Parts: sequence; structure tokens; C-alpha cells
Amino acid sequence: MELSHSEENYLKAIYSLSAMSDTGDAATNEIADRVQTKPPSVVDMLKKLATKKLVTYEKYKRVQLTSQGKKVAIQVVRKHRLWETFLFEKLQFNWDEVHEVAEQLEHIHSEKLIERLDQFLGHPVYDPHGDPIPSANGEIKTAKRYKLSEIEAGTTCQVVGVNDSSSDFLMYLQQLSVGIGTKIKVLERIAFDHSLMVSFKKGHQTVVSKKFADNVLVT
Amino acid sequence: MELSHSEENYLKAIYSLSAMSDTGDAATNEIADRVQTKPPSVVDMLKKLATKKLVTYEKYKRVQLTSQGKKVAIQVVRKHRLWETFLFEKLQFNWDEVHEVAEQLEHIHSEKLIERLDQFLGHPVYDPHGDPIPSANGEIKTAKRYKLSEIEAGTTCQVVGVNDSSSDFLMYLQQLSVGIGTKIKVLERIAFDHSLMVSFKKGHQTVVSKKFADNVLVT
DNA sequence: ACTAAATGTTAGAGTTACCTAATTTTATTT
DNA sequence: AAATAAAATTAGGTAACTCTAACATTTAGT
Ligand SMILES: [Mn+2]
Ligand SMILES: [Mn+2]
Ligand SMILES: [Mn+2]
Ligand SMILES: [Mn+2]
Repeated sequence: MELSHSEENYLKAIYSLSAMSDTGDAATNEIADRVQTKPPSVVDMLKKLATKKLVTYEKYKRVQLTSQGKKVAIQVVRKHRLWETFLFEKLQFNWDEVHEVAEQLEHIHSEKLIERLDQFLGHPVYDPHGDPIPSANGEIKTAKRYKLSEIEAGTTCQVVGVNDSSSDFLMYLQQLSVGIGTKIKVLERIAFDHSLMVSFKKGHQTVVSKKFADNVLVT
Repeated sequence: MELSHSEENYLKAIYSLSAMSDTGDAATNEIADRVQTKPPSVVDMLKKLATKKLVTYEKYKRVQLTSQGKKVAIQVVRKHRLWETFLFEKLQFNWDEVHEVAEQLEHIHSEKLIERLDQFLGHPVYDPHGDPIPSANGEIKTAKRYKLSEIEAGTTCQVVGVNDSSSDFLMYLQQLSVGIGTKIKVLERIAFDHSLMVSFKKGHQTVVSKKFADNVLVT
């Protein structure tokens, strides 16, 4: 069954909201926020998705994806993240420019296209934001992600993403030559202001603030 | 002004129909055929495009693109052909598989994407079907294209496209190792059945039928 | 338990892009 | 110049997706 852009966007929104909620479901207003519409539009769509068996919905209750719905949502996420990787790796888009275009590209319908793209990119595992790319059969690498600020002194870890994507933050990262994949060793945790003494590859050593370390995700 | 998929498809259809007509315009029924709708839908759309100044339309007369409309149409064609080239060159799609997916990709809205894609592909001049790719400012290489069947004996020419894109024909071409860019020398024109004696690169020599030669475009 | 606030739903309507059936205009024959 | 055929248009309607305003339900605060 061929879904519309709109249906796919809703499924993706419900998927990511459910993933954050500890009850595995999403609320009407949350969805409206996420897909930039008003709550009545969400209700209409939930009814439609429910008749298509993509979602289990009872009025006044939070929605849940069915396994069918989840499968579709994950494929959309896969496409989104593969396109982001393409834009970043092959077309030299910046970190913060890829999302908007991928938001459109994720709706192109072609099995073959996405499998060939995956192959062309060398089967990447993480997108430019460090988010895991689901595999063709829907499996997602879910290595637990820590804030850099939680890492013990003496440990070496690897950057897999960020919490903040403001351009101030991204520019600072660029200046430090820190990106996805960068290895960081935590040398010392400074009790006074919770800042960290760290070293990046090649022993280049600096102090970073707690605010910085809270926004860098590592494994 | 951001146009819809549908509006873009209509403009593209009117553009290519106008190019074929010697009066530089297109008829309602022709457009309906091309975009796979019914004539009343076309009339609706023509009225809309007319209020947007993309088309000059008077009822019961043939439509013409305004210069604005032509500009938009050419940009859509540019995107279509660049994406076809990407699919063919980078993702190893076959000649006859690229069109359908490009039909979707041509509607992605992003200036930057298309310029970067063009650069990534090395500013190609022809798409996988041998059709010219308009430049960023809308210029189109219009080297006159001849049928192979029109070429004089003794002349060497180069394949730039085909008239038929049936898979029977494409498979035959593949078997002969003939593709875009292949050089062909016409050795002899056989009066009896208008077939041609030709040689491909490396002196490999064969006879091809008139039907074949009518469907191979060369410069 | 009662009230107020927050959340969610229904009613009714607009837009885009289609459709079929009926009608009008233009083009082609005789 | 009629008559007929072809092409184009209008009328009226549907489906998807969105909205605002009004109403219903649930939740949280006292
Ligand atoms: Mn999207
Ligand atoms: Mn991402
Ligand atoms: Mn298209
Ligand atoms: Mn083409």
C-alpha cells in the first residue's frame, strides 16, 4: 500500500515520540507540534491511519503504532538518514542543512533506489547527526549513548551525536575539529565547575565546559 | 513562488509538447494524454497557471508558456535529467529504469541540492537517453540530431539518443554494445530495403535495418 | 469532591487536484 | 452551407488534508 507524504510524516512523528515516551505511545498535541499542524488535523489522520491498521487509536487515549506502522515508520527513518548521509558525504552539505532536504527526499518511493543508495554510501551505520541508520530489514543499532559529561576520568570514548544543533554549537565543534567518530579521552573531571579536561586525537588537550559536555553524545 | 508537483508536471508537459509543435503551443487533449488525466482537469489547471502568469490561455485556443513558465519548465527538465544521470552513472540503474524515479525526484525543492548534484556529476551535458541537460541559467545545447537512417555513406557520427525506449530495442543496443557516445561509421546505404552497413568502434561491422536506424539518434 | 485548566474531539468549511456527464464551440465532411 | 465529428468547456461532485470555533472529556489543584 502506497502511503502519502503526510501519512509517512505522521508515522515518523509518532514513532519518534513513542520512542521517547516510557509508555511507548504519543499524544495528539505532541504529534500536532511535531508535524506542524493543529490538533483536529491530527485526529483526522489518526482515524485514517487506524482504519489502515497502522496505528491503534481510541479517542481520548494516546496512540500507538501497530507492528505494521512501526515497520513503515522505520523505513521512512532509514530513507531520511541515508539521504542525510548522501547530502553530507557526497554533496558536501553542512551538518545543519541536510535535514530539511532529507525531509523531502525520504518520501521518494523506490525500493531499488534506497538499496542502491545504501550500497553507494558503503552501508553507513550512523547519519551525520550520529543517529543510527536502520538496516534494510528494520534493525536499528541501539548502542546506549552517554553525555560526554557522564564519562569517567581515564576513559576514551567516541562522539556519536549531539543534543544541541544550534549553529553556535556546531561552529564551536568545527573549530575544535570534533565531529562524528572523533575519539575523546577524559583526562580529569574538575569538581569546582564540572568542566572536563579532555584530549582529542593527537593528544591535543583542552578544557571544555559542563554545558559543552552535556551536549556531546558518546559511546 | 513554490509550485506543486502537479503544476510542475503540467508545465513540463506543455513545454515538451510546444517544442514539438511548429506553432509553439499545446492542445488540451494532448496535455491530458501526457499527464495522464482527463481534459476537464487540464482546463482547471490551465486556468490556475494562467492566473499565475505561467501560461497564456484563452478558451478554445491552444496554450503557450509565458517566458516565466518556460523558465520554470526548463528548470524541472534540468532536475529530471540530472537525476537520471545520477541514477544511471552512480547507482547503476538501467537506461529504462531511471525515468520513473526521476519523475519523482525532479520535484524536490532545493537550489543548493541541484547545483551540488550537477557539480558532483561533473556538469554532464547529456542525460542517459542522450537528451541535453539545460544549464543552471536555462541554456540548452541544441546540436541538431539526425536519425542514423539519414546519414550519408562514408560519414562517421556519434550516438546521442534514441527514439524508442522499449526494452526490446534497448536490449538489442546493449547486445551490440551501442550506447550514448558510441561512434558509428555508415559504410553503405542499401537501396533495396534501406538497411545500412555500418561499423562500430574497433571496425566491428554489421548490417542494421531501417527500423533500427530510424530509432538511433546521432549528431 | 469540585472546579479550573489542559487536552482532545466534532462541526463545518476551504483548497487542491481530480472525476463523469452534459453542453458548447470549432473543425471536417458531404 | 449544413450536418456530423472532434475537441474543449462547464456543472457539479469526491477525496485528501488542512483550518477555526465550539464542545466534550480528562487531569490536576484546592
Ligand atoms: Mn518528510
Ligand atoms: Mn539525522
Ligand atoms: Mn514528475
Ligand atoms: Mn531522459
